[in-house]
Amino acid sequence: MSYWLFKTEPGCFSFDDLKNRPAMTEHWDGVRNYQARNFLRDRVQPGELVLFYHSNIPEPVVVGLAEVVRGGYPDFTAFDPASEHFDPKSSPDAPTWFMVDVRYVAPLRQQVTLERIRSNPFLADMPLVRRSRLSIQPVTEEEWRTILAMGGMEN
DNA sequence: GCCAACGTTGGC
DNA sequence: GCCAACGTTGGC
Repeated sequence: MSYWLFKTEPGCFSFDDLKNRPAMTEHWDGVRNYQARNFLRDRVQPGELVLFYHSNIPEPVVVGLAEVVRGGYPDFTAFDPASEHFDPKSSPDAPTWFMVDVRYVAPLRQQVTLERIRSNPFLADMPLVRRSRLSIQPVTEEEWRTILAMGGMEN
């Protein structure tokens, strides 16, 4: 079992948007970075938990928890010329891009800002802190526990 | 809005 | 296969 952190710009898709979906599930589509693709295709498994992170806003923040409900499968938005994520090099026979499905779980009792994450020495090795742009990031068990505790979610 | 970091593209 | 140019991400 791994833990994950998924980034999203809330103006594009937010944690509340996930909550407000009828089934509280969402295709995590549109990832067009090979390192992130490899995680989605090979590593992200149903039942694994995700830190839902809002990026590219004045105060970037981990807002809540989600759960993977379906592991990697071809990102069909890449096949659709009308999609903004269309990629003519990807085909159903040989898909380049993959996605997973996630489900809303719960908000953190207290949101955890990037500023607080940066100032915690236990979190210094997170890609997030190392200024990685990676949008799908693995989270160690220690980092997971630390952030949940900071978010008022201990036990 | 700036710009550093860094991923991708394409000429050679 | 190198690497300069270019585009994108995302914190600030």
